[in-house]
Amino acid sequence: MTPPITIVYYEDNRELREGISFLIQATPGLELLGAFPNCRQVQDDLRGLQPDVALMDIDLPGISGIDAVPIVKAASPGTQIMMLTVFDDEDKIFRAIRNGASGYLLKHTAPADIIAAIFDLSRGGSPMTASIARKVLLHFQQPPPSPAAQPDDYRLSARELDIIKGLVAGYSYKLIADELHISIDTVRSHIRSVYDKLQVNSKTEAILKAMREGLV
Amino acid sequence: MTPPITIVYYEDNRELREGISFLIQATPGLELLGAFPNCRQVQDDLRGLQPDVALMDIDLPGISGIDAVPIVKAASPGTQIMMLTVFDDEDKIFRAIRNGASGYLLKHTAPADIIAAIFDLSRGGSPMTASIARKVLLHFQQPPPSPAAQPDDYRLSARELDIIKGLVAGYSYKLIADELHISIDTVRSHIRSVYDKLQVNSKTEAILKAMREGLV
DNA sequence: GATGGCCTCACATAAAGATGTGAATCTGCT
DNA sequence: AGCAGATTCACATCTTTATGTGAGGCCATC
Repeated sequence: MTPPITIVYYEDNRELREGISFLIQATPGLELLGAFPNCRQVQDDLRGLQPDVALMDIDLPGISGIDAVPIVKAASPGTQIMMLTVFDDEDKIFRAIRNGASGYLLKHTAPADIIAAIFDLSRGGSPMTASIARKVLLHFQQPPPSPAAQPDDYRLSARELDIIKGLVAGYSYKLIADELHISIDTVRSHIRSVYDKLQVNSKTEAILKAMREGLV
Repeated sequence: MTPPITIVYYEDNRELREGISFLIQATPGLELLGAFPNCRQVQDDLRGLQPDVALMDIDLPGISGIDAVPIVKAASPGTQIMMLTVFDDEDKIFRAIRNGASGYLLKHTAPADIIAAIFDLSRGGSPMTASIARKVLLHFQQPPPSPAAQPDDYRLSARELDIIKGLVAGYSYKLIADELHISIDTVRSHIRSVYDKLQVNSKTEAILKAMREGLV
């Protein structure tokens, strides 16, 4: 017999709270340790109960569910947190995630799926409603769009890339020359070409440009 | 009547391919335009078919599903891509996401959930298996831990910060002096202090360190 | 009221970088 | 064969940085 997954639940809407509570209690393998309408006692609750899972509504009166997340994590580090919300507000999602929430469901999720999500969560997964997952993924695709829409190709040669890498690494001309087994005058010469191509005229500008444009 | 969601499917395992294909064809509202065992023709396929959804196995012979993602996106920008895989290999997941995949399911997902995921996907969601979503979330939680564990406080004074900002902006000593209405010797003096505190001994190192440590 | 950090400035020298000019070798492409 | 670009090197000159040394005024803490 595996021990049941212990749960605490924060939700201000009484109807919803009682509905989900009943659902949890009716599910074998889940054990509801407490269901609360607000987060006023959240620190004490968690410290005492040490549940496996905390279900948190986002928009709670007083301390919001988001602000409660770090408190929960501090009071009971082993607890996995799942946020429940009606709105898929981007800002709130990311604040909750950064604070340490692991799951994220919209409240319109079917009861059976909520239960499945609780099991997923305690198994180390991060159940997410698809629309929320999309927002998360978009933030990953944001950095790389640069290669997609890359207007700037400075057509640096292989050797010129070696040199700019050296600069970005913080090396002096002399060090770069040693590293590449060429003379310092050759390094100068390449650097001249790099400056031409990057349209800059100092080491600093070249380094900054190379870093910002991801040339290295 | 809404038009059906059109689908192409790449999967080298014949049994699985035929199973899922049958499932899709049996589902009202879904239309399978093609199921292929490899990506050899992916560009032509997509250009011609312009499906709403592409299901891609990750480990395909020849061109991998990951490498196919950008090709799909280029040939048919409107197509939403869902990756299917047996392994939740972190590296592959992120490569696929960065390439532009929108959904990510493990193959052990129940058939009914795969179908549901296709609908989610075409509605603009990003269905993800919970274990994969967790890996994605962890990457979001990674950045913030740094401010928590911030061992380095270089205790730069206000003026020293002005100077390092100038350096990071790419200014020469002279420009910084003009900007701050102080003499170039004063700038030198401050820079000396900055170098001491940052434990560096060149403008380049100082700039790199300041950028990497987020001092600016 | 003394000590220490911060901000300011000056003068001096040595090292590093920027720029001009010129040139030889090698490669790939026309 | 010839041209373009990449790579290599040299010499010269000027500017920018790095570093040493010293110093006066301000402000806060002890």
